Amino acid sequence: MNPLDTAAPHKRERRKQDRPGELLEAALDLFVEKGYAATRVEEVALRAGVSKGTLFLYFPSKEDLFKAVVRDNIVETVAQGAAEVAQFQGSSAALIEWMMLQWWLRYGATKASGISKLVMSEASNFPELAQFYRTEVIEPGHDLVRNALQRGIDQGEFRPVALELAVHSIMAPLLFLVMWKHSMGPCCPSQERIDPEAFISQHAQLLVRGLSIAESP
Amino acid sequence: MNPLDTAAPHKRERRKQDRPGELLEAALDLFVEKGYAATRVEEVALRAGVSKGTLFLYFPSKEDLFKAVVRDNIVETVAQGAAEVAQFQGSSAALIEWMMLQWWLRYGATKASGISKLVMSEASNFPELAQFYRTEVIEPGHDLVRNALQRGIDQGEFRPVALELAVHSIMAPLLFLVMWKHSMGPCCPSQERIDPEAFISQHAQLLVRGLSIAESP
Amino acid sequence: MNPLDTAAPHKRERRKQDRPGELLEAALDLFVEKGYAATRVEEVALRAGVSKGTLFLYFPSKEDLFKAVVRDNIVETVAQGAAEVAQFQGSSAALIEWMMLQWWLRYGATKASGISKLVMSEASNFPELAQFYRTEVIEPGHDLVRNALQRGIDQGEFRPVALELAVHSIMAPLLFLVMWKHSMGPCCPSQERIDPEAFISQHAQLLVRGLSIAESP
Amino acid sequence: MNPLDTAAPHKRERRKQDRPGELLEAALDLFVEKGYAATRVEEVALRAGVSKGTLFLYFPSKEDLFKAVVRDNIVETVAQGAAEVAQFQGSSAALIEWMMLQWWLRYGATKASGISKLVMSEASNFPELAQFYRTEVIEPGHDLVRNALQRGIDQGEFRPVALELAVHSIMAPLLFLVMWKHSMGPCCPSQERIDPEAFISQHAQLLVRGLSIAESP
DNA sequence: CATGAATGAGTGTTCATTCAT
DNA sequence: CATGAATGAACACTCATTCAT
Repeated sequence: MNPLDTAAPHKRERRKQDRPGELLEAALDLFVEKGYAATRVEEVALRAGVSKGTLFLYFPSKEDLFKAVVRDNIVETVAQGAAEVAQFQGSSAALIEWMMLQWWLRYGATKASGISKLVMSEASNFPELAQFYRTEVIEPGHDLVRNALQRGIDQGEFRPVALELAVHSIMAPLLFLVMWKHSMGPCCPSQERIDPEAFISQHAQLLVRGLSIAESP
Repeated sequence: MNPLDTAAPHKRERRKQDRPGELLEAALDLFVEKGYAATRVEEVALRAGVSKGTLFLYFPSKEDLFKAVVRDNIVETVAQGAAEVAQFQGSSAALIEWMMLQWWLRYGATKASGISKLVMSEASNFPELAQFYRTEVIEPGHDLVRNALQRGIDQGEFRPVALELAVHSIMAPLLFLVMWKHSMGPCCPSQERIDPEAFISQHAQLLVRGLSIAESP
Repeated sequence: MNPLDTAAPHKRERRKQDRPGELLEAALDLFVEKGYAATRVEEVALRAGVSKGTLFLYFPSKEDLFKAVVRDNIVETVAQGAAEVAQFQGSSAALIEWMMLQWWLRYGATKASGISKLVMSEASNFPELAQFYRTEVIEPGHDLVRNALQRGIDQGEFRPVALELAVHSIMAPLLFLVMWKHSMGPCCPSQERIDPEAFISQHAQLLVRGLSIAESP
Repeated sequence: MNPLDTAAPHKRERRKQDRPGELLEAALDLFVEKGYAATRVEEVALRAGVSKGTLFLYFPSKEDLFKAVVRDNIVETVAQGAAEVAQFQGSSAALIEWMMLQWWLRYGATKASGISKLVMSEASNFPELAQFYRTEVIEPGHDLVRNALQRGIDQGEFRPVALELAVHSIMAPLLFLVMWKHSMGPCCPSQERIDPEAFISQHAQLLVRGLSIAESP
């Protein structure tokens, strides 16, 4: 009946332990691609190579699946990032640019970034989730950025700007990129597509220049 | 039967002719707040003070209603903006800041900006609409910004940066603000809310400083 | 598309006001016949001559439909009965027999008595309903019977037996008849069927004789 | 089969042979409490301490389990009862009261009486079972009672009433008690609970008095 | 034109049943 | 034999859409 799978070894080889992961991956893809409501649970199950009923063995409801997708992709990248930032040796200007690029490479460019689009799109339908996302993802990220800016100011590298706003000057383009990538991006003629790394690089340089005390190009 | 709304001034004023407009307005609110799928047409009709059946008299389907909402709110602010920009007298730095602020005040801060959130959220389910939105809204807006930047370069005010990327440095924070306002914003504790105008102002100054050839504030 | 109805006059003739009643009647039949779980809402709707969706226009859920069926059939027969009992002129012995027979004729023999079977069968799945049934149906009924017995005792007709238990001696056979009618009854070969009225009559006479002070056959 | 119920001392004792019995016992409890449909086979298995799959090793389907539960609990108490009745020495009046009380103590008060509730509740969904129950349980029981009544008539103790109806006057309260115990009983405030033995005793005395030829207690 | 009762295709969820291990 | 992961048919419920009035 079912084994039209392309490359399934033995069907029981892939064990219970793998199922949640496979389902979460399939769900992430579909939720990001089509939105929460337009994604049917059966589709998710089928893409994960199981039947509809099996999905409910692992996630008690569609909503729980959704929440799990979000939670699952809230990698501790942030925590890891904090450690690396602490060890960073170069100038604060370089740190800012490095952080932005790393954020993009490690999160923005990955499938997981679809989560951000998803959460922003569905925030009002899942307020708890939005809250969770803010405290678990956004706040820690902001802390990292704020510290980097503070470092620059403390070291006499940056002017004492309004810190909280400057944080947004750094994060906004990144989140915008993610939104764009998962929404308008695919509709864009290839020549008009934004080159994320180039954009981040130039944006970082503009900001850093704008933040810097003295001129030295 | 005939809408005895809470605070409608002139009953007879609100009549047939306005129906589509009232429906579109109600639909905009709800689509923006809850997304396309989570919005029920009956809710839209009720908020517009008509019955469900009446809605289908003006819009043959929910999808058509959605498209009409988007098309209807694509104001020609851009066209008007172009004229004003052409007449702008001050420095290009001032122009950039002025443009960003105006964009926010005239669009970002209004309900119409919900369209941007809507289109980004639902782009993958309505690719044609996304396309339409890009050519009708985004491109013209980008043109305006690009011209302003070009003006600054031509006048020796700005360094010759990658123009297309710089456009995004200007637009990204604005679009981010709009997304934020319509998604995470309402979930945010009031003290952590972003002050849009302050943010735009500082961001514009940082960018302009970053773009400028020499230092002389 | 649908009008394969056998004898529907004009389809809109049967108006909204009739729907709840028709649905409740259909639901009573099916719930009694097959039990709560085995009854599909679509079946109920179809038997009432409407579509599945229509049912949910009037009852928000299957459970609510069930509760409505029970409540709807809790006729105020009891209240009415109380009045008639108060006016009863004959002996208490005659009153007891008359009450039992009336209970049967007005309730036990009607379709509504299926409710009793239903409630007893599903009591543990719908505790609130069981409670409701006890206070609204059983208790008032018991009060009536208790009063009749007390009257007999007060008037020197009956011996002073344990009142509460005697009430059950009167009610138990009635409720048993109802249960039987809606469960084993239909499976019974016709010759073995219980004749309710004859049974009630003889049972009442036996009880009354048993209750009476003196002998007078 | 051998009852190592609730607090099984020797683990190894509880083994293969007992499986069906434990399953039947668990199933009886649950079927009686929640009805056939509302009982999940997994629950039954869990309560019996085995896995869902194991249940199907012993009973090919839920329906078969149900039938087995009913058949299994059709104890031959009746056969045994018949013997005791035959040896009964006292008056027929005493015999009637004794039989009712014994029926209650040996069957009505035990878990097995749940079967009666079950069969009555589900009779219309399992007509064959209802039939089976009638011929195997009800008829023999009725025979016993009928014989006792006939004995009383033959011995000049009772008046020649309609025998078949009198049988129901005796059985109805017993079956009612059983239904009540398994349905409304648990919902009843404790003070309103029926005391079965007191009720049976008084009911038997009322009936016997009603049946008796002369008065002389 | 406007209504709102009616529809029915579509979706989330449950649960008896199977079967590879 | 026992397990429990997997299945899929079945059902409650929703909601865009229609249409008689």
